[in-house]
Amino acid sequence: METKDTKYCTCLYHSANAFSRVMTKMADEAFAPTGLSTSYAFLLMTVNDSPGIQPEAISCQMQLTPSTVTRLIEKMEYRGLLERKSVGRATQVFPTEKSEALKPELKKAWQSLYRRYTGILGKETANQLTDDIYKAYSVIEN
Amino acid sequence: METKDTKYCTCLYHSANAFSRVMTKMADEAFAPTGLSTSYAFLLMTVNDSPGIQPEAISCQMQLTPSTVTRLIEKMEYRGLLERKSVGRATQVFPTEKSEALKPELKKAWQSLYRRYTGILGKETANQLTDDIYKAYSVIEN
DNA sequence: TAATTATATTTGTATGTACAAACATTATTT
DNA sequence: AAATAATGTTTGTACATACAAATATAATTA
Repeated sequence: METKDTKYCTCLYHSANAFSRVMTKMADEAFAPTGLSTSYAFLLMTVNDSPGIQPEAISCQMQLTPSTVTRLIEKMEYRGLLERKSVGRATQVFPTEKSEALKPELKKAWQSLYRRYTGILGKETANQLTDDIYKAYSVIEN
Repeated sequence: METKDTKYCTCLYHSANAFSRVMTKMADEAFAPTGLSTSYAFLLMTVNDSPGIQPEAISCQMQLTPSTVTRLIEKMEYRGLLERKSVGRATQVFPTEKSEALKPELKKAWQSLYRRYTGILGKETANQLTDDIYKAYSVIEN
């Protein structure tokens, strides 16, 4: 059964949220084989890519607030996938071996996510949309 | 200070989520004068528009799961803005006078939200983006 | 050098959302 | 009519995220 258009479909807030929920679901499915939900997967990829990176920088890259990043890191530390080292007021975050071992799987999952939505929307459309959305995000954020 | 592009900005999942967060923030600001956060404001508008509407239908219009809708209604009932009437296995949701009195303010807030984002993005761009996003949502959802 | 301000991080608490299971009622089949 | 399936709603529980306040350290100014 098709979803019918709602009267809210002309509201950017509404479209944006509905879309983000559906994308999150798709992403979580794509990352499921890694045993991680999407946010954690991205966190791990971020840290794997720059071992020793600080929460502040993670927060920028992932566009999440510092407190959220702390919370994400905590959980990964608990699961033995990340480690924190305190250096003065700063904190450095490192991948564990366990998490390094996950690297290829994470990459595959991310690719499968990409394939999945480009498969549905078309590569052209999907990339254009990604770009448009990100541009709008940047304009509003600044 | 400008937000720098992140390496994740080419990922639709990431763009969609970052954008939805920033739109939610904007919307919450726009609806703040009503004393409600955006979801509750939309719930109220939905019920004000069709008194006696059932959670199932609300769930369709708002594109939220039934359980989420129940949770939202509960809170509004608690705050004296909605009432539930059980009719067999169904439930009918009604606005209270208090919530009817809010109607004009809700409308104004919604308009101010629209003005705000079209003011930033341009009317043309904003409407186009809304449409594109909603289309993508529909295609994926079905 | 002491006092103040700035920066990085974490904690307390709250919110919006969802899934899966439970419950209740109505509809359909046998 | 009894058994089964379908539908609508609510509950238990969990998750991602954020804000504001607290903490800790570093940098700047007096």
